[in-house]
Amino acid sequence: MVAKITEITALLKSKGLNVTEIRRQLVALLFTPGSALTQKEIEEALEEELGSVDRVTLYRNLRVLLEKQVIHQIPIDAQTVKYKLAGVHKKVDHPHFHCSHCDQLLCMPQVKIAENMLPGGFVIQSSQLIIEGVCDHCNITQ
Amino acid sequence: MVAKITEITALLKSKGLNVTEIRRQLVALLFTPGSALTQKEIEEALEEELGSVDRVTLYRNLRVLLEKQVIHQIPIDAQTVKYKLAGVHKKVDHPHFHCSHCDQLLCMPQVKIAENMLPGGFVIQSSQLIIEGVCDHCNITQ
DNA sequence: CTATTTTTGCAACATGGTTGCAAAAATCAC
DNA sequence: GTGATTTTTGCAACCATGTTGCAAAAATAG
Ligand SMILES: [Mn+2]
Ligand SMILES: [Mn+2]
Ligand SMILES: [Zn+2]
Ligand SMILES: [Zn+2]
Repeated sequence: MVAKITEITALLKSKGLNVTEIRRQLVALLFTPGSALTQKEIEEALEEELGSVDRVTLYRNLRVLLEKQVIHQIPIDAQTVKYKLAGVHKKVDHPHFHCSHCDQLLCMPQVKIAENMLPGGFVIQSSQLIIEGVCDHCNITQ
Repeated sequence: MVAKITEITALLKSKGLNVTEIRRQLVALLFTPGSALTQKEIEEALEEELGSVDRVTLYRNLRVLLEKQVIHQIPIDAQTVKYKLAGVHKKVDHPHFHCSHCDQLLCMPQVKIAENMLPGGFVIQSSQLIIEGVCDHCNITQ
């Protein structure tokens, strides 16, 4: 975990963001591949690290990290939005796989939708695909 | 619009739901193919029809209609959920096309995702795909 | 029409989004 | 480093929406 501090600081600075404790911790939380958290989960995790977190400060930091595209927002279902560190993907929007067993959220840029099945006259601008299922790791262990 | 009353009443009764004014109006609102509304849009539309709508009553009716699967909920993006009359689709979850020009939301059960591109070991349970773009009608008229 | 069941409307409380503002922290210029 | 400047934080406050309980009103069954 210690080694990541440099990486996180570099990431923040590369986006022109000042480095503050909450930003460091927030990004650190999401740094693990597959990690994606709801705002409440973030809040609870930060409480443990920092004692207490002001929800407005968290809210504003989530927004600034979204703007700078350090993180992205993924609507898992109608009542759940998860935040995830934005990887270096070619396309802004790409499919995600959500494991219903371990709650990991993985980027699946390789999964394509069959756009050719769209009726004539329809033009696609972007798309958003969430695949719900069981990940490879959970399939083995469980 | 008049002809629909019988249809709507029948739909509600077929689900074992009593027919009340707000339910009739609510379903009527969503009856047009392609129509999908946010809770606020529903509230505003019902205000016009009924003068005023109690938000708790609307909330509870949305829930009961969801439970009975008369309507379904579609997360368009991280901050928008739309309600749409549940059509008679084979699969519970199927892709939807959202027109960014006219705001119509169309069911696209024929669009498939290339599940074979999932890495080995991953098992799919369900999926949720929103395609954002311009619909055939808007492409011609615009 | 009357009795029973369901639904509505309203008060009340919870949670999350959002803004303004002054204090605190971070960064910049010497 | 010190002090000035800019950014960020913490807090109060307000609003929208989710959620429940409860009595009045409406719908349904007989
Ligand atoms: Mn991703
Ligand atoms: Mn549909
Ligand atoms: Zn898993
Ligand atoms: Zn359109």
